[in-house]
Amino acid sequence: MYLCSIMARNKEFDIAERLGKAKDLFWEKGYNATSMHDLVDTMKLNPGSIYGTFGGKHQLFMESLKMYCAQSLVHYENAATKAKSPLDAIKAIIQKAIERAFTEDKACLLVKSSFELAKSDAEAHALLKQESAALISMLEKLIRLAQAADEINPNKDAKTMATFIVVSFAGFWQMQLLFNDETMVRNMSKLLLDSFR
Amino acid sequence: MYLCSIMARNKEFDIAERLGKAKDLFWEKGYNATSMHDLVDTMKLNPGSIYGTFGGKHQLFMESLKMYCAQSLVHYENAATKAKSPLDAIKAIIQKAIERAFTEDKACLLVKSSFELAKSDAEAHALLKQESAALISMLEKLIRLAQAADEINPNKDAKTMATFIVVSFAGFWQMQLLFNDETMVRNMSKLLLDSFR
DNA sequence: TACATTTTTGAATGATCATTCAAAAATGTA
DNA sequence: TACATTTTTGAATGATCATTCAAAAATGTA
Repeated sequence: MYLCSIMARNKEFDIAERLGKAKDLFWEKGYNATSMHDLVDTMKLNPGSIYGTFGGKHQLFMESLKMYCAQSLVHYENAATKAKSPLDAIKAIIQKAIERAFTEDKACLLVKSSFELAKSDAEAHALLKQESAALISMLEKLIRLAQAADEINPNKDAKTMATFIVVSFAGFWQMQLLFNDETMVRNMSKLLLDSFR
Repeated sequence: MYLCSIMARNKEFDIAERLGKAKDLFWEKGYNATSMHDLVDTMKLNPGSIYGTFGGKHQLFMESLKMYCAQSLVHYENAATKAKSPLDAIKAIIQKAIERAFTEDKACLLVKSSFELAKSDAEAHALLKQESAALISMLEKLIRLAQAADEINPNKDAKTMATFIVVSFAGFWQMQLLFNDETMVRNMSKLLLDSFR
């Protein structure tokens, strides 16, 4: 017995490419402020195609958030790869976050969505928690390496420091939104690193 | 010539009290997710009374945010007043922020609204910027006092440290929303203070 | 008490929301 | 080429949105 033995018409568009457009729109406007009409315009897809392919606004958002987080993590991993030591890798990730905040000119979708949805949307909350934990976990590993290399105070808790980096990122993005002062944020990133000594 | 020489009917409700109800609703749900119908229910006022008194949803939100920020500042000032030294005052404010995050169980309206509205609502952006600057300014003064008393490193920039406290608050609220782990946040607040040494 | 004026009431308005659906168009396989 | 099946299309749906408005109720002053 063959499943899908007759295929008929194929989709005319690239699913990942259109999901990318949806992701960018949610990123810019936030979940609630993005309407299906906006998505239809931006994705250049009719409602029927969006529902048939992605299921609906909420499922589309969840996939958008997953794509955003996966790409973010790649950005940070790439920045870390070029570094000469674990501490340099951590510094490179912090620099990358600041660079992103001021060039992309919109706040991290993960942070934005945490404040918008964590309390009201259990499904989104679970994903936000998981993706944040993944970023913290990546940083924690680097911090342990830096501690082993005696670049970071080995008496301080690695997970706490890793979380504090992510905590600072949220604030960096807020400061970018409100004051758009890159020098000030770079100065704060030095304080952040001082707390690891 | 008399303006309002004839007064006729007076308002049946207390404006500040109903504004407080609106503030609590915006605080819980965020601007976009709060509907006028929600406000009518919560404020126990008809649409006509809300429009006649406050002007509309946006103006009502702006007044709600002002009220929230004024009350926040009072909370922090009260916490600081009881302290024995400038550094103790700063510590008390940080403790108060964490205590608020975990007892109120919803993120600071100023932080939430920064991520929701800063990029799309110029009027809200101006107010958010102003209110954040006021909090930073209050902390900066305390830091300068602590530096004069040699409780905080006098070689570090007071404004940067003050801003870094507010930056950390944003992240503390995010962590409360996602992980609800008060111990972790308290540990991070120790790192924050370490960065001032 | 009379009444000019304000407040309250809640239905009405027109726009927009997410979602559904039936018909038309397209196409892989037989 | 024939056609079963899928995709596309975009109008239709019913709910909800912020806001307006006209009529009823209330009241301070004369």
